[in-house]
Amino acid sequence: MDKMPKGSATLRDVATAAGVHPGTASRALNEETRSLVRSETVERILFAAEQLGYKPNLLARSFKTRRTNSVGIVIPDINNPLFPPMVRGVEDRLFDSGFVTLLANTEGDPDRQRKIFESMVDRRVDGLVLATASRKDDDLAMFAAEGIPIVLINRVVEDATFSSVSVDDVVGVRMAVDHLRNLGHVRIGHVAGPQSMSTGHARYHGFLSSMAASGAPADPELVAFAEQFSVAEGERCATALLEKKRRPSAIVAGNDMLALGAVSAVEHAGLRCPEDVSIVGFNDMPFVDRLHPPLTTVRIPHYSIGARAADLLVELVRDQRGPLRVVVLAPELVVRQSTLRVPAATR
Amino acid sequence: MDKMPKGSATLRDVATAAGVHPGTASRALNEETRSLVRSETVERILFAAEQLGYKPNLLARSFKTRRTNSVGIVIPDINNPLFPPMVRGVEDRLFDSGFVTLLANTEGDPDRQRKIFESMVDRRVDGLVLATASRKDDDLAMFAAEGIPIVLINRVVEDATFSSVSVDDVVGVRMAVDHLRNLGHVRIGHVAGPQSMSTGHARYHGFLSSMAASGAPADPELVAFAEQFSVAEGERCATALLEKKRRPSAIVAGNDMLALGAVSAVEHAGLRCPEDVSIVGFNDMPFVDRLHPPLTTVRIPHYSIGARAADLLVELVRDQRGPLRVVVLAPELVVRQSTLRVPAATR
DNA sequence: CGGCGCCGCGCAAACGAGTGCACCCGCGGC
DNA sequence: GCCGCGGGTGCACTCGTTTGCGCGGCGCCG
Repeated sequence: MDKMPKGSATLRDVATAAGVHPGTASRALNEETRSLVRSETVERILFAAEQLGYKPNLLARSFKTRRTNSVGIVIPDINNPLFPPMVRGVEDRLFDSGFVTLLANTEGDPDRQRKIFESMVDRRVDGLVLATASRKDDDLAMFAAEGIPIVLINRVVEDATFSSVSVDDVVGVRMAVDHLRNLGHVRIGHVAGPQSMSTGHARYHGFLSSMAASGAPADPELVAFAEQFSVAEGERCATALLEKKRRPSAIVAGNDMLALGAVSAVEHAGLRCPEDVSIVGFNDMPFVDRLHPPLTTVRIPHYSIGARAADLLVELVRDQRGPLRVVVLAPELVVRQSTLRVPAATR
Repeated sequence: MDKMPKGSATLRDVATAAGVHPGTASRALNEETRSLVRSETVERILFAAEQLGYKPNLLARSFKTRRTNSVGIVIPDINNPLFPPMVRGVEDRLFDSGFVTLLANTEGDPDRQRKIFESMVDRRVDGLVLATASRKDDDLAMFAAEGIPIVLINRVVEDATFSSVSVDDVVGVRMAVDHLRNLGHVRIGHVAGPQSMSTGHARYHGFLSSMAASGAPADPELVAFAEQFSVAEGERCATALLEKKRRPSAIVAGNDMLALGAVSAVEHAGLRCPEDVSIVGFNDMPFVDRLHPPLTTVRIPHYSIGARAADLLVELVRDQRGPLRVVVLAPELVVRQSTLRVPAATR
């Protein structure tokens, strides 16, 4: 009875099989328009569809409806352990909502980012999750112009003109410096992340204000600026700090990558972490608890960030023109073994 | 002069602007058919296209040509540090070839995997890169049936019925056991990965044969089988091994995750790695060099695996019915600090 | 000088689904 | 008994691009 479906059954096929017009079949198969068709015929059509193993051609549908049920997620580099959990969060949620996820890495290259953006809009993604925003990002205007829903994660833009989900960077670093203060540290250094990104910027200023608020203000000598969030840059900056005449007894790093570079730096300087210098990171990337030494750091809810972002995004694509929403999640200090009370002798 | 493009200029628009028929414009714009139209008119059309900022509607094109220039990459879990570099490899190459990458995580759940597969074929991806194959995987038949090009990475299926790129698991473990032998170890245990996967299977048998070939065959007491490649399972299996009356002085783990679990196990047993028991992993995941202790492991070229897979795949989608190709890359032992010569006393 | 071939291009038919509009029929109200 | 109304379907067009086909014109060769 079954006839061999070449390719697969088309809407017209089920229509003729059910003895109705393709238009009617379309309505019957589509949830929202199903009420327009007599329930009896609906059943006949559904049966025929089932029988023929009808699968709607998503390309044709997307072409007609201009909705692809796909969203892009663009990040700097999936190799950065910070991102996999976030990606996972958005992918999980999005898939459950019937969306498919296009992944792209910018590698921090503006040209490549632009090409990625173009590729995404050309493919008519329904929305985007971006983890690559600069504090001022002109390319984002492209999407605004196209009317494509966006939600930023982790980093945000300066003028809150897009929905976003991130964590409170300044309370995060405050927790870090307070922790260090409580351990008796006074000369606290900072290897700051790139100031072109909101994370690097906010954490730097958070460091400054926390220091000022907790006794002795920061020594300008003791902050170095990394060009990027990499361990190489972290090492470079940290060695610079350690070479000062009066080196810091503790360093708060702009993120975990920089922190890793910092511990390398103290080792290469013939010192030990944490005995000689304490280090605290930011992000609590996977596996930093197993590093040597296990890293004290401020934890951010990676997965939740992704998941919340996905939720916001589906909301945005469903009822277009939704309000712009910015959610800020709370960080949490997790103390491990890279920080130590400063010995009474050296105090 | 410019007229405001609502949405964007269509092919018809540039055709009328250039005073030609849409069909002609199509040919002129398309690289391969361009030779069919007089170069003079080509130029006119190109100019008009440029002028109007014409961007072809990829949805319409895909709908017509049945090619989406998209490929799916499905992996167990992007959180496993093994995969980001591979994903990166395929994404890089694919993007350069004009493809976009759909990412999906199966989480090892067959139901979810099936849904992902369906989603992918429904979206008419041009090809797939799969890192989730079981040794016998029936779901893969779905793609074979649909005629969708596939290349397997890392894991392969038993009957080499798909193109794949992987590493030589048995020479990998042989390097591991030879290394251990050279350090004087004789009681060498193995926490084996899941036997349903080619990696777990091949490494286990590689362990057996290498042991036999290098002196004393493996003691069946000293191998435990993990249900999955996780640190929890690694810890469970390793503690089981350590509880034997005559515990092993070294353990080769099915992969780095299991190895991490194993070092936890020796620590929880009140022993030390590597002083009391040496451990060697497999994969050389990112950051295992910074772990405590830095892990001796056999390195596989993650990025290259992804990149080669991508190359194979574009080759497959370009000239359909290409030959099935299986490439096997060479592993490499990297010795760090989780392995140590067994002290003469205990030898 | 006539016919054949080829080049360049227009024409129109797809691809598969969604959707405004019109039509038909049955029923209820006046 | 007639008119109106509305639920249920059919009809045809649309989305934007690709592509087979055919036609007109020009050049070349016989």
